[in-house]
Amino acid sequence: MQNALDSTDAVPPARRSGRAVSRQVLADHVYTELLTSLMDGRLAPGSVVSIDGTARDLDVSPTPVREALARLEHTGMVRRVALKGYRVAPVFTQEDFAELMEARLAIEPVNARLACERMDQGGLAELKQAVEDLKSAPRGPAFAEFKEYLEADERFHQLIARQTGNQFMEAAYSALGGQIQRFRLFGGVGITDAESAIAEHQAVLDAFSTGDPGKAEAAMAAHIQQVRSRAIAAAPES
Amino acid sequence: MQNALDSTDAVPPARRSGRAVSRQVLADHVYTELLTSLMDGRLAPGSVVSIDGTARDLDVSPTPVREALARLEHTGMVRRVALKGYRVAPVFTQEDFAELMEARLAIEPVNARLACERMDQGGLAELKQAVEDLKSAPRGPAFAEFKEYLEADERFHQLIARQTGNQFMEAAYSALGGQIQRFRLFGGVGITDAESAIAEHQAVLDAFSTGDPGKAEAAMAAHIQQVRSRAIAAAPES
DNA sequence: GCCGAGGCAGCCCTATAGGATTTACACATG
DNA sequence: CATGTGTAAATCCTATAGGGCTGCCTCGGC
Repeated sequence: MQNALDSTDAVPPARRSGRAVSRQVLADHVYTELLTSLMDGRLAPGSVVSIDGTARDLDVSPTPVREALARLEHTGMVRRVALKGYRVAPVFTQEDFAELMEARLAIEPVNARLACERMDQGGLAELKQAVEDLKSAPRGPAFAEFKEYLEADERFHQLIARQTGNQFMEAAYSALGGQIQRFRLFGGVGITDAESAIAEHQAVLDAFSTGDPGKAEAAMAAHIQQVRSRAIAAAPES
Repeated sequence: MQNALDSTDAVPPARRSGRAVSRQVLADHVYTELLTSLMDGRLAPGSVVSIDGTARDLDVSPTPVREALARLEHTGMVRRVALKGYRVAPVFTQEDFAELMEARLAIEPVNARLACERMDQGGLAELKQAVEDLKSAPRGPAFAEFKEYLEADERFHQLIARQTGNQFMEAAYSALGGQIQRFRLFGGVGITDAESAIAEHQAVLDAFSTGDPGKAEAAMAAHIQQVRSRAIAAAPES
């Protein structure tokens, strides 16, 4: 059931008549379309992603869809079974969550330290903006009401990864980032912890402002550990 | 120039007559074929990987090749320019090397600690075997003579990543592993440091044998730092 | 001898067709 | 009523065709 993809009037001008205005290939468009659908929650975990089906929904041929799904598989967002097709990765178990947090604890504090060492004024301003967006974002119960909140949260961590100036650390975080976002959506706990989370992000930002890499590393580690504690405390079932 | 792919009598039986014996799809076969070609050095950095060309060489249609390359792109082994095609990622610069080592120092010692905590007897035996293979592998000047050496080296680190029991840490290392292997091949320094490297691997193994996670972590960190030092010392040009 | 235009081959990209396989459902039988 | 079987639809997988673009080579003109 992923018919919600806006297939009816997104790209139709041109393309039929030979040349699309977009300089990017169709597979890229399909990729981002599928990615946002995954992040939005329109594609629930465990549901199948039919190649022909999405091709029809997006009004393209199966070939670009196949290429986009091949890339998505490598991110862990979808799983493929040979001759059976693709399906969205299953829901997070408690073990998965524990492993994810362990990995975040290994990577993100290091990112914070490196980023703090090399951060420039522009980067700091972007980080500050992300925290401001986090504070001002609406936090209602419906998805549309906390979408911006999640987006700002993700952007904050992603900015730090980018500011490391290390392409491999950034890639390592990106591989996790999608899973983190997926957990934020389907982890069970909503955003009941906004107050604490905002305070922790502010603390990380303050640590960056001091320019002390050690403080930044410690603040990030504390943040992640507290996220873990809260999620475990609010665990819906065993 | 990747005609060295053994296209002439690798898969030809069956397939033309409907059903291949291999239960895996053609794209998987193309993927592993390209991967080994990249690791072997048959595909030099910077060279183009034509979709139609490899399709002809492997005697398949371009569609599976396209799917395999899409996956490969996400590993950083090949780069894609829209409407221009794929080419093998360029050679390592000194900056790339520094970043790679920084990332390894962030990830692999943690892997060693986690693996040491959870390692069982079977895992330890596999690790021991890898070190033995490293010692007994031939170390001649030609590629075929130190292929096994590189393979054992890579296997050692990969085993530790797997023994963490953490799918995300394993994925994070895998993303790096390919680049590490690529560097071993094209980094400029051959395997002139085999004596020291073997001793360090043995030290890591000994640390694992004691069962002390802290020692394992320290031994791994020391190993990577020394690899970095040796590579910098033997840097061919600025 | 030098330079620019035209043609040609190769490539990427997407669409479409067809074979093979799995799955679901209806139906008959013990 | 339960179970096995056969058919049909859906799906995946691969191959082939054609459009559009880029780069190179050749050839004619200056």
